Amino acid sequence: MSNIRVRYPPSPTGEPHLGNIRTALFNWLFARNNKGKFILRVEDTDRNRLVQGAMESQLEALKWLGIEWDEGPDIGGMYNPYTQSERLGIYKEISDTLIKEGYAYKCYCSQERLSEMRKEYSKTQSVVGYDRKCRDIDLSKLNKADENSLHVVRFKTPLEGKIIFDDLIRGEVTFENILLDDFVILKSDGFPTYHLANVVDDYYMKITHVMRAEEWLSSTPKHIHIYNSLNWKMPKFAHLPIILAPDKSKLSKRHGATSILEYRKLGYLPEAMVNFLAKLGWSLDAQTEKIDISKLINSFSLKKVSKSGAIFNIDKLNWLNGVYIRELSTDQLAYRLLAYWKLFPPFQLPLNIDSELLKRIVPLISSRIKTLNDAAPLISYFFTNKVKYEKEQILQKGLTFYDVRDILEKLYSKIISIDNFKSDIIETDLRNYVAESNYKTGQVLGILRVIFTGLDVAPPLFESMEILGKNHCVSVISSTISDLKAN
RNA sequence: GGCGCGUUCGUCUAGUGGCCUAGGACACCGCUCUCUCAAGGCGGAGAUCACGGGUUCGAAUCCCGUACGCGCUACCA
Repeated sequence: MSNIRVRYPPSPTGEPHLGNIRTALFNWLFARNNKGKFILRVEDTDRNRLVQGAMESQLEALKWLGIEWDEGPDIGGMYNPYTQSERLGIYKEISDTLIKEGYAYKCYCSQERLSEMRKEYSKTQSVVGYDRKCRDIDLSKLNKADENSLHVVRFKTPLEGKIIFDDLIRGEVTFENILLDDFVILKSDGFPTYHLANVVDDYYMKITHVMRAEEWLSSTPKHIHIYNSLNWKMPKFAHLPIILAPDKSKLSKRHGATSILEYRKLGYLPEAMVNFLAKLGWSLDAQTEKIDISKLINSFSLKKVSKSGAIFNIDKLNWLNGVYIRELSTDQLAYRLLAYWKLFPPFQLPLNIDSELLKRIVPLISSRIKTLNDAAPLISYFFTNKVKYEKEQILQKGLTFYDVRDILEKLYSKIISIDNFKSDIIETDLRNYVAESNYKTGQVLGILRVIFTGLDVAPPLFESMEILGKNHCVSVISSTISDLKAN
């Protein structure tokens, strides 16, 4: 057991975004690879954006993927509590210390003044930060009431010098202090901002590596200033590349599904999802595409994380998911489908599917589906007595309705005489018929495909017939003949 | 606008000075298999390594500049 400790701090402000979950995955893989700890922390300091049930979704997403945490809000740990809104006292205390030591100050400027100031600045200046009006207020000249009137606490950023730090992925990064704002660390409602809270918690929770999305790179010097002013040892930083939409902008709702839970609903396998996400911004070597979780854990390394953003390629996900589906055994796939349908019942199928019947069907579709969601429309014909299709669908190329009737009538007696209704026997008999007739294989089998399945593109015919059973096949043929006669 | 980060086939990537006339995968195209569709097998097309300068006997790989993209610039995270 090493003392490496990393964390994933979701905000309960919405659905678990693909990018965030990828960050969680990398942290988790890093922890497991190093025999360290993976900590879950709730960053609920923005009271305006809280969403009911959001945290449950976040936890569910991690559980679905098999990313389990060692310490967290629900299971506790050595550094309780793991929810920031329950740690307000700690932030207040640190904030007070910072003020007392001269590293921070109370700011009484109104929101209105701030936005007015920004508007003016943006016209004339390149730096659009706070103008530091309250930075040098002499608190001893204020009476107690005035001192405690509505205010925020701002960090007193040094006016000169620079911050240089070593990012584990990007190398040395430099920021000039003068370009940094006197940022807010404690809001007027008493809640900390991310900048304060994440530093304080990471310190107290003994986090050794902060791995987060690239968008945090620019605020890292702020965090470093807080560490320095408190004389705290800093964690190491690693800023991960961002997941992009096909148009290279940040992946958002208008590009389709962004919540990982939507992908569960779309029928993706968790292990395929993990594999895919891991390969988005990280690679093992020149040729490995499919990597299972244990291999992922054993081989994960920050050195192999790429620097540039990666576009989310749904085609590749579909392919990978297909690979994982094909590698499942019949029993496993049947079980997965049943579990999936229980969660998201498909309209094409009855509520209670017989698992033994399903196990006979699964081999016919496993190589034909990319997602679990693809299965239902492909096999609904096994669960209905009368299949629906357009009359023209049975008209195979080069045939008239008269031909179709002729074929079906001959097939009727052929099929009714098959005693052992097994696919290979059915196949032999039907092929014999085709060979004796003037029709083509595709024409004859095409007709049967449509009347049995209602589909132009369907699972294999002979195997389907065997499962449907002789009685069913015979009755469908005879009723089709009647229909043809009636018209 | 300022600051920061990035830039290898359409996409994900391999690549850390000579093995690169740049490898793999998805997607695409062709052939094969074949009862449809997949899956599988075989093959193809596709990147002058963003651009321009250096350094070097030699650069996708090192340095500088430019362009473009993205991020940050909130009492959001």
